[in-house]
Order: sequence, then C-alpha cells, then structure tokens
Amino acid sequence: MELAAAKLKFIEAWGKLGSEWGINRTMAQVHALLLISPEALTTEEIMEQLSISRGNANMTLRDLIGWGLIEKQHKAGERKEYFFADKDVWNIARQVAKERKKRELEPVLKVLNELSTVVGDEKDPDYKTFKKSVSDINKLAINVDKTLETMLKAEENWFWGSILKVFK
Amino acid sequence: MELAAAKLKFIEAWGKLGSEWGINRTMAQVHALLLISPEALTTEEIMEQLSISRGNANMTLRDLIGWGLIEKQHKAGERKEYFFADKDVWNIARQVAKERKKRELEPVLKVLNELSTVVGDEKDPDYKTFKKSVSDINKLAINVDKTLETMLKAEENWFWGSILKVFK
DNA sequence: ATAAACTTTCAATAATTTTTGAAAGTTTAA
DNA sequence: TTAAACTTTCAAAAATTATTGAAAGTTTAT
Repeated sequence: MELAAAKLKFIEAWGKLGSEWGINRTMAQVHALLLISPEALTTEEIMEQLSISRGNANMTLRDLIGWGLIEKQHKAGERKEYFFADKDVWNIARQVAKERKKRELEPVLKVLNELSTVVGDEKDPDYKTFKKSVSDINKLAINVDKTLETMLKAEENWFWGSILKVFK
Repeated sequence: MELAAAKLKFIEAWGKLGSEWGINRTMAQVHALLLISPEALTTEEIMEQLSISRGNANMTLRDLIGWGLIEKQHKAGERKEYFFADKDVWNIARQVAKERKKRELEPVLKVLNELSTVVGDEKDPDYKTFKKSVSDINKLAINVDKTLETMLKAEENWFWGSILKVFK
C-alpha cells in the first residue's frame, strides 16, 4: 500500500472509531492527522488536508486541547499557531481514560449514590429489584473507578507487566 | 427519595451514559427499565412507560436482544411476548465488552494490520512517523484485545480478586 | 379458510448534532 | 494609530440519526 492511501485510510479508521465511542468524527480525524504528522501543523494546513472549514478546525482543535491530546506550539518569529499531538499511545490512552472518568463515570457515581437513598417497602418487589440493581451497578462502578485511578498513576511498563501476568 | 422519582432518574442517567458511549439513548433507557423491573414486560408496557412508539420499541428490543442484554419470554396460554433483562452486572459488562470487541476492536485490528504493509522511504519523516504511530497503536490494540479475551473467559470472583490484587 | 391478536417494516418526519463562513475580535509590527 | 495577520464566535444550513405510525406481515385458534 502507498503511503498517501494509507494515511487516508488511517484517518478514516480513526474517525470511525471515534464516532463509535461518542467522540466527534472530525475531532478524531484531526487527531489522527496530527498523530501521523512529524511536524506541527497550522490551522490552515489542517483545514486543507481534511477539507473542513476554519470554524470547525478552530473548535475541534480547542476540544482536542481540552482533552489533553494535542498542544499548541509557537515558532520563533511567526504569528501562526502550530499544533502537534502527543505520539505516546500510553499517554493517549491514559488521557482519554482520565477525561472520560471525570466527565462520565464520576457523574454516574454521584447519581447512583443519590439513588441508593431511596426509601420504600421491603416487601415490594419493585423496590427490592430497584435497590438490588442500583447497588450492584454501584459496586461495579466503584471498582471500575478504582481500577482507572490506579491505571492513571501507573507507568506503562509496570502496567503491562502486571496486567499481562494476571491475564496470562 | 421516592421510588417513582428514583426510577425515572435511573432511566434518565442510564440513557445519558449510553448516548455518551455511542449507544442509542432509547435503547439504554429500555434496558434500564427492564433492569429495574422484577417482571418481564410486554412491548405495550414498555411503549407506555417510556412514551415511545410501537416501531421504536420493536426495533430497540430487537437491538437489545442482538447485544445479548435482554431475552424474550413466553407465558403459557398467552400470545404476547414478554421481555426481561439479565440482572447480573458482571454478565452485562462482559456482554457489552464482547460485542464491542467484535464490532469495533476487531475491524480496527484488521485495518491496522493492512496499514502496516505500507511501503516507503525509510529516510522520509512522514513515512517513519506514520509507521511508528500505526505500529504503536497496533501493539496497544493487540494488548487490549488479549486482555478482553481473558476477561470474557473469567469468572467474576476470579476477576475482581486478581485485578484488585494488582491494583492494590 | 377466516379473523383476531400480535409483530415487523419502512417511508416520512422530527430531533439532534455537526459544519459552515462571514463578521467580530485580538495581537503584533511599524 | 493603523492595518495586516491571525483567531474566535455563532446563527444559519447541512448532515446525520432517531422516531413515528399506519400498513403489511405473521401466527394461532376455531
């Protein structure tokens, strides 16, 4: 396969994966483009390579910075802003895990906690089923939260060394 | 909190979580409703409780069956179909992991494999960066795949026992 | 064979999400 | 201060995704 074709395919695949995971397709594509780019790129270059508008590029780049996946770079003597992606996949995975934990898992834990204060009749099957489901989900969510917490602190080698030992 | 209010809140929270993870909101809500329902419900009851149309309910129930999250039940002497959810959260987590692995991770692994056949000039920074990123992502994806594979085979107690030992 | 009971389909519509692009805003250099 | 270079905003438009509901299809009992 040719490099040019491979690049397009990679950008497309990354975009598709993103959209399946609740991440805007364009955002994932911009990330893909920066991941395979040896140099930092300008908004202009990104707009052109992905055929997207200035407004879209600007918002997407801002979001990616918010996710901690890319950074701005300034080149001496130039006004333009350049953007580049952290290429370390372990950092990327941790960053995504960190953000999703904060944005999604933590709010859910909060709601589950509130829901466990529900009052009712212990003889009521509705009440019993509700309590049991909420409590079980709560336990799982707490475990997932702890696991992520530890993962976020871990070094890559430590992580894969330990995890692969457990998962034979 | 009252049971009725808590139920609504749970259905809403589950729906929101679903949509953040690329799962249709209604599908997650129907799942939530069945999770907290001690009895299997008919299409009619689901339509009414969630204020959705017959068509929507039918398609959503079909999808949930496809995900292995709910099942049909037939009651003796009745023509109606009843639906109920597996209430075991460990089964639910495994089922979701299994389906997403099949639907998303495996296609990505396939693409990454194709992309590693790219040919080019070892002196070209574009080529080198591309190869490195694809290869690193490929390695991570393979590890994730293996980890999920093991998790799918695991028993709940085994899993939490081992994982929590690693993650102190 | 018929009809009642129930399920499925799908074209049309609605709702939501994403994108555009021009105008407004900001920074820098002279 | 002015103007050029560059970035940000946001209302409108486009694209995508989800939902409706009536008609078609299926199954069962008689």
